[in-house]
Amino acid sequence: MGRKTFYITTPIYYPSNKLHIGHAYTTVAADAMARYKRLRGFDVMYLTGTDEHGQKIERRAREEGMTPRAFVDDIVGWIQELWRKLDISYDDFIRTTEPRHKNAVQRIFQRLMDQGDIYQADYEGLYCTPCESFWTARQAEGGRCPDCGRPVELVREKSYFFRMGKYVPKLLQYYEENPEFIQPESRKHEMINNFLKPGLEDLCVSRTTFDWGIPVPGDPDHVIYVWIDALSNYITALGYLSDDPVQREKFEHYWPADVHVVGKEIVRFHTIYWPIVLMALGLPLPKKVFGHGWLLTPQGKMSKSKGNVIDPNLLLDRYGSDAIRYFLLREIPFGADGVFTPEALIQRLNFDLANDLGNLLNRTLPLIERYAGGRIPTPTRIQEPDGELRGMAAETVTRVEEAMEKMEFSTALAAIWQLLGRANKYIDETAPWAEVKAGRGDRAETVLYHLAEVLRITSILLQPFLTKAPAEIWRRLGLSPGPHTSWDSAGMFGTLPPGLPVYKGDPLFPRLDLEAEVLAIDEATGAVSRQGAEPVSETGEASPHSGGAAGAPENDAGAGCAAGTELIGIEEFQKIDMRVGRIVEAERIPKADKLLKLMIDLGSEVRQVVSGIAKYYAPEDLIGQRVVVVVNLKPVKLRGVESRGMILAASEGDRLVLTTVSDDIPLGTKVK
RNA sequence: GGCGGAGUAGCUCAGUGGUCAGAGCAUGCGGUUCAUACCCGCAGUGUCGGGGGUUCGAAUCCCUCCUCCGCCA
Repeated sequence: MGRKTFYITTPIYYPSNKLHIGHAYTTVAADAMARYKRLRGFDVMYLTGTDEHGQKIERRAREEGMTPRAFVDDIVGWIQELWRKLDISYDDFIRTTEPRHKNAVQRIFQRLMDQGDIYQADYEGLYCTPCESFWTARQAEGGRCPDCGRPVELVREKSYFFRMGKYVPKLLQYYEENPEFIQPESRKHEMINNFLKPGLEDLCVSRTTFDWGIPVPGDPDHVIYVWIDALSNYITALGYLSDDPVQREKFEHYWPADVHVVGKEIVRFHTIYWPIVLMALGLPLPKKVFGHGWLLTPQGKMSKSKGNVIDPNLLLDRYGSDAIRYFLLREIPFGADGVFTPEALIQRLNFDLANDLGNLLNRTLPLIERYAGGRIPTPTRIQEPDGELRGMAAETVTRVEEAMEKMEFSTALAAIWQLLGRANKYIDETAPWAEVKAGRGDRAETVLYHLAEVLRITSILLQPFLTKAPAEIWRRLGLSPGPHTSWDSAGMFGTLPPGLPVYKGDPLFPRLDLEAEVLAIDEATGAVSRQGAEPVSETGEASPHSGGAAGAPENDAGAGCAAGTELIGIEEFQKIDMRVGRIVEAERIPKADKLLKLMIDLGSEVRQVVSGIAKYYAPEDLIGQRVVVVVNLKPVKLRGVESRGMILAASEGDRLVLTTVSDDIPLGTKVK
């Protein structure tokens, strides 16, 4: 009763395909924030869900020979399983196909019509069916959709429009009075300069080009488009306009949202369209919209059409949820783009989780077993550097709290790891084993107590980020969840009761073999990317659907997660231009043990190509080899060396052989 | 083309007027052994994108140019 509320949301994801690591990133970040607020005593509502209508899903379902409903049920099940594996602590999961949502959306639409914010008009425009988007003649230059390049068609029909323009002054005022509304702030300038200042056009909020949606009240030929349908989930999930008073009470209780966490590609929808809809409904606006960055791969964005989307399940099954959550929250400053590479992942896990945290635990517990009878000792002989360690522990709690308020997850984790580093150094400085030899067992016990305390405090602070390790650390320290594991107790050094029996156990985070793990991840995600060919994956492009995290997966009808097994048409294959070439030069690239720089004679030109085959071929053995070269790959730089193409090779396990041509044929000949 | 952001050690980045510009990783050397070949210490390296200006003093403010990125057109 009377607890402060905290309402946090992710975008609702578009289940036309399975999700990728970018969506996981958004959801993990929101989860860390939700967990943090719960630990601080807030009454938290954490909402996520799925945006299930639209043409794309209708079409995907048809392709699969399923009803749209069955199709989305499958994928939503998959998504919920993914969130379970990632330990996402959502309080509610809204699906836009649920009656609670559909009913409320129709009421919202009706109300906006009744008060004249939505009106009906004839509309004539160029329409791209796959993208569900209208374009102006100038945008659709040459009759092609600027997004996907496919032909647009002239459509003339009655549609429903939302009068956006009249709310612009109020919205600008809201921005001004709430400088924290849009985070990071640079996005705010983009919104103001690109959209609000030039004036907003009325927004088309219905479609007739598909049926899989919520019908416009009283006009079933039209379905309500995503702007009203999907965005409203943030209030329909709380029971807005519900018939059930218990549900409606939730809305009064939690609205307005404290923060909508979104990917940067959908900031616009959440900071312009959505607030305007809310203003029209006479509702308070969300306090904050945080547009975080994208998870990129070394050469660019993720995309299914590029064949190398990273399936979070693969990483989860191999390393566990704590590891993946840690990597996502630590590696990338929230708000900035970040790069996913297998090396970065494994190194984070090794350096931070295994070496610093895991090893600290694994040094402390055996020492307690050996020199303190296996029980948390009593600190009786305090001397420096104990005070410094205590001071730093206290300071760390404050720093974590400050960082979390700003949603700076990586900063919070960095602070925790500074404390862990200090503790590792503390063991060396105090050398408890030497104290025991010198007959000062009481000093050794005091040191060990301090170490155990740092571990207790650290484990408490880690709870928003890691969901399994903290409880395991408590178990090994002999602690049960309770007063000694509360957030507030982290600020009180000396809370750990002496006498608890400790348990050493196996290493918490096993050290991983970098080479082996990188190889395994590469194989599972398609190793082409590592040879500098093409972006491994991308987080996607802005989509009309509030599709999320790293972006909307609904472009690209590709297979996605199980890369490489889908069937493609001949026209797709013909996009790849492959030629016969001969390697005329080959040399190693300094500081890159996998890469070779090759010069390849293609008849008409000599190309520089960087290839990740240094482990399999010595440069001198390659000279003169005839190879098949993909020549129309986008150039990329690898270790600063430009690569303009890719050579083909067959690989299995730790073997790799070049693809060559069986007889003499002129250089530059096309391979088909 | 318009608006915005960024360019700092090999890599990722912190640092918005004032001690010799910092951290982590990587590199080299040394130490230690309680521990997951781990941990601890020491050591470097930088024309702080180029040029010009303001100032006693600038990575930090202003102008200009270059490069990259984002949003828009």
